[in-house]
Amino acid sequence: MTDDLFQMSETFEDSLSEMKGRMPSDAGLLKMADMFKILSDPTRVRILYALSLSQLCVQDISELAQVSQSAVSHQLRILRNSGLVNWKKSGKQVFYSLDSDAVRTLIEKASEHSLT
Amino acid sequence: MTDDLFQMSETFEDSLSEMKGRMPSDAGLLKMADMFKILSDPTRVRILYALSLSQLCVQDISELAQVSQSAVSHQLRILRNSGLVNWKKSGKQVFYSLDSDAVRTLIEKASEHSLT
DNA sequence: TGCACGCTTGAATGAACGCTCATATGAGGG
DNA sequence: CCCTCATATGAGCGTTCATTCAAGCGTGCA
Repeated sequence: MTDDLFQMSETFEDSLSEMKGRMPSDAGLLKMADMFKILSDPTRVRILYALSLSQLCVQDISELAQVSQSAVSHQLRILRNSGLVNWKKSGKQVFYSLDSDAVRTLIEKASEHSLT
Repeated sequence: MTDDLFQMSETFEDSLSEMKGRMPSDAGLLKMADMFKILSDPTRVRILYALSLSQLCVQDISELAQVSQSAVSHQLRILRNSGLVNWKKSGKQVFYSLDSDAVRTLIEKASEHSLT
């Protein structure tokens, strides 16, 4: 805002600094953005969607998501590190599952919102 | 799945192809991922958050979001193209606002989920 | 013990992205 | 008209990121 308008300038400047105080912290913003970044890749969304249907081993995920097994593994590492999926070894296979119903709900909400 | 286990193989293969049918379309997945991609950048989230507080001109957004005016303008173009914000010219200034309450709700939901 | 299978991991590659800097557009005031 | 202010836009640049390819590792079976 320019400073050539006194009466308005004050009002707006005040509400601006007020808003500044209401802006979320950088840490919070980063966390939020990172959350969304995880969901911003079609492959990862495919994987999560598949896992929302059932617990699956890596090969099955690979087939359902139509991505090479290696690529799936890379993405699964990201999902693992972000805490969105759990995994357990069973012999030679590793079974992945969604970590919580919260994620499932999030995906559903997302599809509701973006698929309309 | 390997083909050395007959009775299980059938069951799993069947549910796999069943799941394949339940996987969302590529177009839908892309749309969903793109939606999230927009929210995956801290600067854009800052901008959207600022706009959730009030309608704002570019300079104010720049100050609230702590980003250069040019960077803000670039990001606003993306937000404009994605239909998340509206804008109207008023003299030399351009005022931006959130397109709908849906976005506002989405941001709130996101922060709820990721800030805990 | 050796080999096949399922999965992971690291390096390399190409694409996408966000920022900056410089320039352009356009409206208003002197 | 010219100059300034508010914003937009384009090129260039460094970074991030997803995929592929090749190699590594652990498990189970012959």
